[in-house]
Amino acid sequence: MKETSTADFDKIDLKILRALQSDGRLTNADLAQRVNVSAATCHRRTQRLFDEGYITGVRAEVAPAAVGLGALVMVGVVLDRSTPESFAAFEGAAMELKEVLDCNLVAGDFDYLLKIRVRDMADFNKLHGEKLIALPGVRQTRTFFVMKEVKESARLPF
Amino acid sequence: MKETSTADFDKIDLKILRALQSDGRLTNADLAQRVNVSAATCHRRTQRLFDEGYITGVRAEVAPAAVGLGALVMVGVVLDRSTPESFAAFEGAAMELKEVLDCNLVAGDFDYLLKIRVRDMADFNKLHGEKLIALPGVRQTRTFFVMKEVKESARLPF
DNA sequence: GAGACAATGAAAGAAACTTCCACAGCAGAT
DNA sequence: ATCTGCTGTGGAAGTTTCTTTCATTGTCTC
Repeated sequence: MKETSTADFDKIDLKILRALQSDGRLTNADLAQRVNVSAATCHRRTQRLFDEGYITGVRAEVAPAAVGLGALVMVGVVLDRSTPESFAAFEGAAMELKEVLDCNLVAGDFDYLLKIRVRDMADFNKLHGEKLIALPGVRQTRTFFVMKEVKESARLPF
Repeated sequence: MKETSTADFDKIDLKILRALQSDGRLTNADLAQRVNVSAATCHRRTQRLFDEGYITGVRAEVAPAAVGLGALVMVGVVLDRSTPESFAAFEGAAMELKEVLDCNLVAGDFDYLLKIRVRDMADFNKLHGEKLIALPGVRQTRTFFVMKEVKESARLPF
């Protein structure tokens, strides 16, 4: 199981992955043409990429501001204790918070780094005071308000 | 221009946005059924959401490990000077680095927070030594290796 | 070469897309 | 109250696309 190295994709598979990463709603016919292969083959290839889990999903990206989520905030979290139970409890609770878009266990000055979307600063203050610092085992948080989203969710560079 | 508040969506629009956020490849027919509206209406609504920019794109999510990008790293960056030129130069250069998936200007201990994907630690070391610290105006960087991706790119909570 | 195997493209019935059209609901003016 | 314009709706129909089947091609091994 070589998880960290490229799976056995040929040039066609890679082209399909790249094309669908750019436009997930490409029709099979268009995709086939772009990849220089018949529709039938393209269909089979694409199906395989989905079935075998190389494509984990296709999502429409909704403009955050349009749905009242204009504010992006990063939060570093330090826990009280570094026990497996402590980590598990925090992770479980963080999973439940819908405002938490990403949650990563990291090595460095923090235990976790969270990416959070809310309507505005007032909303974040409320979330911070009522929910974040109340998450299990939280000793300290450090907030980084995002003032400008320079680059956001770029495509995977492969 | 009320950028931070919810645009004028009715319940149907919101349902469409949510459905496509979960599965961007839903056929118009399925979407129409799920939203309880005729195919024609659903098609028109969806088209509008794309045309008016409320859906900024539809992307297939490719399993990072499958394409040799198993390592995720967050990097905090502090610049030498806080001049507009300095920021612009850094942002321009960061945009060019394909390994940099996200780049955000933040308020707090750092000037920028970067999200980076590479094959492994060795790859990151190379990137860090050859490219990151060479970005224009960088005084200091702080690296956070992600040891566990607890939650990744969750859907927008609206 | 011969045989086994995997992958391919053409074809065709089924499904979906996308446009056109007539109609319903609603607001404002008369 | 009625008219009028406007917006949004669903049915229908022609066109496109999907998805399966099948015969064929190319490759590898012996």
